[in-house]
Amino acid sequence: MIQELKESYGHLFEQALLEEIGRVGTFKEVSEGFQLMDIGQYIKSMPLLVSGAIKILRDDDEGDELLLYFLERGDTCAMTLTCCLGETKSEIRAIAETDAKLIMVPIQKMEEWTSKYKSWRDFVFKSYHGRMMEMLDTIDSIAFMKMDERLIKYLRDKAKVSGSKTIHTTHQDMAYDLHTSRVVVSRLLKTLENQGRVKLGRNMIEILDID
Amino acid sequence: MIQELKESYGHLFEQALLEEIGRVGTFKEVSEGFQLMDIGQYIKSMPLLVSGAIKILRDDDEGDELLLYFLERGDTCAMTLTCCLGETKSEIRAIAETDAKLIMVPIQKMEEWTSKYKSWRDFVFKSYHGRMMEMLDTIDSIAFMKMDERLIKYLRDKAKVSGSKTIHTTHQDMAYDLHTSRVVVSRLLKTLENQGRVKLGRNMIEILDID
DNA sequence: CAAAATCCGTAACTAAAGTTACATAGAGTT
DNA sequence: AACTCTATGTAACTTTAGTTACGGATTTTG
Repeated sequence: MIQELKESYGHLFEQALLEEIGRVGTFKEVSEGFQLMDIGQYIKSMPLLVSGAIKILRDDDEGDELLLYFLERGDTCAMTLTCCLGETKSEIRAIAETDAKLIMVPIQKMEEWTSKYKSWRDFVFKSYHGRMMEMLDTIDSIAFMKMDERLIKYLRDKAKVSGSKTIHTTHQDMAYDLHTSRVVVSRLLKTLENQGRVKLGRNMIEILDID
Repeated sequence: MIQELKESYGHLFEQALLEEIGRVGTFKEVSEGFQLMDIGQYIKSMPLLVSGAIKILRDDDEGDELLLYFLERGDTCAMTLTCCLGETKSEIRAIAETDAKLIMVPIQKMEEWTSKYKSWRDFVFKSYHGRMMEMLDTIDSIAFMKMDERLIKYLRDKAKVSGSKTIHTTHQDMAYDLHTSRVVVSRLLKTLENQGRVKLGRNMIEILDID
């Protein structure tokens, strides 16, 4: 764990903090599709993402869902951060987008480290800021962009976090993330294929040119 | 200023911090419609809202805009908070929704107070959390609700921050906030009027029953 | 292998929202 | 009053997206 910790967070945290994290943190390895957090669930520890990607979803009461953003190496879940103030329930759902490695830190340490380590404070603020920016980006997408553009952005993001031009997923799952219907996704993808911008297969989309 | 400060923030901040704010803060009074912040502008001070309401808007490059949320007494602008880490430009626009009173605190103090006062840290975290929740709420609205419901929510929010059941504005301005067209707003408002839920007049909407 | 399940393609239709166009109504000005 | 703004009402039309329905292809399972 110390090894992974240093690789992803060595440049961010001071030595003493790294050692503390090493002492109180627990290492966690999850496979693609694993649900790390559900809406309404209480948060007891804070995840520091070491490798892989996590997708953060918003659900409403009627089973509708929407992808908010992806977390990558060096990121943490901003929702968790607010738990040091009162016991708050999660407002989001988190699913491993790829196989992922995390270090889980008990939230009791949050308050302590915030006053003790400047690097921790900076990290927390930077995380908040980062997540705010991603939320704004999400708002831009759903407010200002049409579904075809949103789909392209989604493909780009997904390719980025997986580190591959070939995406393995179904049209239905993409429809869930984009909060639209499977038929609409198929329709738009087919248009992209006809334009020579993607190549479609079963459970597979190969990105050719979507810039 | 000390008076207003104590009324709005007395229960939040410890005495020493209140005194510091009193020393370095400047009092600012703005009228309805005043633009406090524009996109791309650098942020030099952090506003603590004492009275009135501020509306926070997101704009895209093509002149489209969207209301994100309102700030009320005791709130601060979360975007400003991130300025202590690197000189970041504003991502949002802020307009006084009503006449408002604010205390402006130079951002240099941010870092200092964050390590010095626990109450300040808590306030900052709570602000971030609050704004995150409002962003989620905004996302819920635009992703999951139809325009008629969004309009009703908008009327409710607007009535709440102004403290009046009668809203003074034009259909066009509402259309800007909701990122739709004037015609659509007029159409939906007329439907609400026919249902006896609002009463319409020139530059005026009286809320009768929108729960 | 046969059956069942999953995934994708596509047409036809519906619903919601955006657009264009024009009429009318009130408020303020000269 | 005549004129000019600005705000609103409404019809007609277009676009985008959501829905229903069904057929065919591929994979999985018994």
